[in-house]
Amino acid sequence: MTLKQLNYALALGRLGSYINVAKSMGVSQPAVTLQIQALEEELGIILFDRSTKSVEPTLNGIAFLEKAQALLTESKQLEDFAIQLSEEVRGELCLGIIPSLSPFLVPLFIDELNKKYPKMKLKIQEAITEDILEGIKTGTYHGGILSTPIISKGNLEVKPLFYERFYLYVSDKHQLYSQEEIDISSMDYSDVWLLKEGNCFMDQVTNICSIQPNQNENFVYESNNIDALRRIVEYKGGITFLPELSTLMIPSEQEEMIKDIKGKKKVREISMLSLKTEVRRNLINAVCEVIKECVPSQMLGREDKEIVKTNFVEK
Amino acid sequence: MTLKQLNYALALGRLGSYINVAKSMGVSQPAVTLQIQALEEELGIILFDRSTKSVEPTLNGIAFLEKAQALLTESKQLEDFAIQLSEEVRGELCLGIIPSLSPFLVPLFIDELNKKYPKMKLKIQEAITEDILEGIKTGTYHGGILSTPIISKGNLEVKPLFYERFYLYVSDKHQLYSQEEIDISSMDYSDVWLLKEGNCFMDQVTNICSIQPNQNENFVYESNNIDALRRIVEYKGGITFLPELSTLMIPSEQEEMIKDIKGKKKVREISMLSLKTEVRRNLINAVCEVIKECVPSQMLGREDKEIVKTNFVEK
DNA sequence: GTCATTTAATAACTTTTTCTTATTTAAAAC
DNA sequence: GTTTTAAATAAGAAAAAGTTATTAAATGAC
Repeated sequence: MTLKQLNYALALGRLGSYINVAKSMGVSQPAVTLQIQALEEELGIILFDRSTKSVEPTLNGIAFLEKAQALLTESKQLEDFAIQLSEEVRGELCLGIIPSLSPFLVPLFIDELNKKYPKMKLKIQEAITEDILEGIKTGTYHGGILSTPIISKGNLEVKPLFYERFYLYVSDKHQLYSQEEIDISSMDYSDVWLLKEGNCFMDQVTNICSIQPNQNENFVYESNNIDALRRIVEYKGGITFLPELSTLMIPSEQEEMIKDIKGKKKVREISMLSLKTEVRRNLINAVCEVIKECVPSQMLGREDKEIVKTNFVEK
Repeated sequence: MTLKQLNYALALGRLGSYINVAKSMGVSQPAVTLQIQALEEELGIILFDRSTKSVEPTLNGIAFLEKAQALLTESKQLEDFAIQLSEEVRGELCLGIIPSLSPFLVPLFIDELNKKYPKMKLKIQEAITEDILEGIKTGTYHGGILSTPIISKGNLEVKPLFYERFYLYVSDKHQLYSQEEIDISSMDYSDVWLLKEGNCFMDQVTNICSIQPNQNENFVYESNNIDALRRIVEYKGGITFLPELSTLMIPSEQEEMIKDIKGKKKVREISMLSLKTEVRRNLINAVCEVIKECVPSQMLGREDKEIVKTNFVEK
């Protein structure tokens, strides 16, 4: 019995066909067939029923695979543990990042991170706050980058990374375009383009001004993509809210369209979340450190800033 | 990382030298060296310190090996589990048997067992009651064959196998040789050869007659070997107690020396013990069944027999 | 029912891995 | 310093795992 054989058998139980297992493992189909045959031969039990087209685990197979899964999970944990012992910044790290941040933050630090820690394999997935928290708890993600503070029951470690201002992006055809700073209370909300509901950036925007989403517009565009809203403002006119990082990548021709919000600087707090028990602490710390290096330094401090609340409460 | 590598590494941690690991695994010394090198290479940590002659695990090595041991134990349990699922009488079974029984019982059934269940690998170890019970609880033995009833706190399954009479073996030079049945109370205890103290057969003998061991003899021979006592009786004279099974193998020339004890047939109860949770139940049942087949049929019933108590109480 | 399609099993062969023997190196014992 | 013992290394042999090509069997369309 080898770990490789168990791995193939588990995959066959999940995927239900030899050919798919072969594809997912990057080997040929007979390789899988032979290994599973060898395993059944050695164990003396039939794990899979091939009488029909779809390969199904037998009753014995189901019972065996359940325990085999536990063994394989433990073997993965042992490898992780060895990486911890080596005290190197090495191994795989899966992070979830909110969509209003990810397209601007990731390009900013990914190259530097890779240069500094070439042995770290970072997997980034865009997801909304709720799914990130769920993922952290189920082990899908080792950590998440999102807007805080949030109310959560979990045993979570929260590390603030930076504070990101809110800006307005105003069409040059709009009446407010001439002003340097815009008083939100004076705004006509029907001109404002917003992100899809449930997006935390959107939630915070409604906290800044008392907008009712999709109130009385005749054209609704539901998206989590801030760049798309910017293009709509450019081509169709109107106003949208932008997070600070997104403004860094705006070409100088459009720079005039970015407007401050009148009053104390409104910011959202961006933090790294992970389980307190997470063993990949060194990897997470490395990512935090590189992000802080790559983000404009004025975003690091929280002086003269008003942190906008999130509406997030874990169900 | 493979289970084989972990196995080699664990053995190296235990045995402290590559050459001993190689011997115990039945491979050459470079095979072990290469596998351990590959493991360290893959994990990225040094597991063993070779600076000195004796190979010692590093601090990382100790931490890693501890978890690796758990993994390997689980993998063994998974293989056991597969054997259970197969419902075949197959796999390894370790039994402890008391020394007053083992040399007469084992030859009786071992051949039949092997014929009937060729896939069973039986490991038998001679040990005293106390060590057998300890071994069953620590997992060294999957079961034990010993004299019951015993008082034990453990969660033990007790299966009576047969009832074995006590006989006397009397030298032809002894005054009692002429009698067919011997009244124990009339015996001179200074003529009696006994087994080592702590042996359960011996304990039961002292329950039958009120002998005080090593009372006033001028020659003491401490042994757990009943055959040795028999030879002493033959060459030097005197009397010894014999369990029934040992009398089956006595040649006809000495048959006359075997004497019944006067009164109701005194027997010891021989049982198979195992943890109630033991997964190798089918193997244990197979052994019980074969033993019952191989033992003379008159030993199976308990009618007209007086079961002699053991003194055993678990500490 | 026949035929086309899909997938698993088998066969023959290749590559990779693991192990072996022989030898070198290094540490401990004398 | 010499001998002894054990680990590391090198090179080749054996075993294991993988490959392609082909066959067999099952499903679905007609």
